[in-house]
Amino acid sequence: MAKEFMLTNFQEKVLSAIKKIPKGKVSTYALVARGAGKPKAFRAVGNALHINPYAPVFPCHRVVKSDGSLGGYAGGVKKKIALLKKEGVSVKGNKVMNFHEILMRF
DNA sequence: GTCGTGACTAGCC
DNA sequence: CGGCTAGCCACGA
Repeated sequence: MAKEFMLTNFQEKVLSAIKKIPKGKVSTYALVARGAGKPKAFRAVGNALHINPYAPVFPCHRVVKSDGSLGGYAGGVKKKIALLKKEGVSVKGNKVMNFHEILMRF
């Protein structure tokens, strides 16, 4: 059921990994890719979330770049920052401050 | 089956 | 610290 969302196996894995990220914490594309079984597919991970219109369904705003940058967001990076701050994440400009402190490793 | 694109990463200057 | 290049994967046309 719910065939409205034709996601591939890879997407499913990526989304599933992101959903495991607790509130107030963040993860990186590389980590998610690793959890998906393709540690070098961080590129595809970004694609997966980008094409994925389920922004509020998946905490994609908790996924940032490896260097602590927010990266991007299907609804607008601005929104991503607002959401992170709301969850208790310190964000400055387009980067996470205590990135390593709230970074969640799988 | 082939080409181009993208919410990336790591290395180098 | 900042900017550029090359390499990587999956998806759509």
